[in-house]
Amino acid sequence: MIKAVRGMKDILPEEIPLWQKVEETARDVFETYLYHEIRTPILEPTELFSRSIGEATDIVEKEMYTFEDSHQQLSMRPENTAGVVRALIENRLQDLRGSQRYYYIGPMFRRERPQKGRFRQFHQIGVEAFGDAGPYVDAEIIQMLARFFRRLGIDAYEVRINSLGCRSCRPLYIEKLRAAMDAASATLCEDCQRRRDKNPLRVFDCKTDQEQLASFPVITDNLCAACQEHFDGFLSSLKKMAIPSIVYPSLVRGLDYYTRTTFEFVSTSDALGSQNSLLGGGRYDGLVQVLDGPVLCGIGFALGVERLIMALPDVLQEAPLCYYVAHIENEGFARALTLAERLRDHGVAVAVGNPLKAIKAQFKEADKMGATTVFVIGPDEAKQGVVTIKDMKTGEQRSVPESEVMADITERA
RNA sequence: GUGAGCGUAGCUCAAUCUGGUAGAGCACUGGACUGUGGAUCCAGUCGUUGUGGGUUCAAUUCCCAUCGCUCACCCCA
Repeated sequence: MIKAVRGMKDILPEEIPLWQKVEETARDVFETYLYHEIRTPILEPTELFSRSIGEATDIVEKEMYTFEDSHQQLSMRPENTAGVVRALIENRLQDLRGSQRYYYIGPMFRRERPQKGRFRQFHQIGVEAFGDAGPYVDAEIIQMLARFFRRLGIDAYEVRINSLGCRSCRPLYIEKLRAAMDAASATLCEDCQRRRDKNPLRVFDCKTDQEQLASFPVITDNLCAACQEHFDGFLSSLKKMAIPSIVYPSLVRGLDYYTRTTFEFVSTSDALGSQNSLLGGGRYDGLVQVLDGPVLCGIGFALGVERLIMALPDVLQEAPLCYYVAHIENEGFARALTLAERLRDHGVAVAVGNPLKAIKAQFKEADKMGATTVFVIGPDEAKQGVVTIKDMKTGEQRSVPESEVMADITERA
């Protein structure tokens, strides 16, 4: 048997309504903040990702699906900020009037070991806003997300925020942090020894070295004046919007391009496993230039649709109306076909019974597919030009002239 | 990439410890009910026990390998 590849899942019809609800809500909410949809290719030159995300990150180092196509290295996108920035530069979107605000919905690919809430093909809904340098837009994005979550009925989450500084203050801070790590070196775990060189900010995630961490310097105490001002503006905007958030000086993003504001929404529901981060994002003021574009700042986030759906509250989905035409003998079958087509002309979803099945089996089938109403057409009905209509919930039956069936069911719907 | 757990019917699982020709519930199909679903009863279909090898008179059971799934670490949405 040929099976789906590891970490890639079918999304079956029964869960599609949830996906559609999430996507619809996102479009709806984001459009009211003047974001517009953009669709970019899944395949991009590998270099787009290595330059933006960072050569030394796990994503670029070992998680991309990459292959060569006529002497060019191509990769399936592991995220979509780089793709949107590329599209912006290539199409000179920054020269258009108005602000450049985009959202996208689509599959991403990372070759990681699958686990709960983590897949090799997963889906992200993301937003990117370009050209707005002030901290107000940072807060507005959080506000928009809060609205989006409210609309979906998700309230078991917390908002974590931080500032990563900029190209002038972050390197100074990292040196300071490394010095502190070196001083404590002897007592640090293996993982932390490795993090020291590769990604020192990650030490704060360590589960074993908590005691030492408490004395390490934190980034929020080491911001330059401009970054501090930006962060203060961000915090005060959130306050004006009455959005509760928690400052996590240890909050780091895994991609190199982030500067200043970073944030994450973490689910506090136990429906998710240990991968409980619903979305992550932040400001990337240098990224457009890194990709040979103009001087243009940006901020955005990406949220994981699979995780979001796991965090969705259970609500009963009402079954859609569905009709079934059961029939007896050839003449009944012929009339059933005609009736079904007439109903479909009016947009009604209707199935016709299998002519090889006895009336009893047709009813069973109607019940199984969840038909709310069954029409019966047999010799008796044919003779009188009527249709027997049975309500499957109450079991009541009535006889209606063939020409009045549509009027009858719309009246009762 | 590392670690742990698990692979038996379409699904959920038993039998594995203590080796002896694989079983239940659900689902499915048909009948009781010849023009009416859901409830009940009866009958029927369903397996290369993930795969390959080893030990044994005999392996679903013990051993080795391999593949797959799941969860966790790393890291991330």
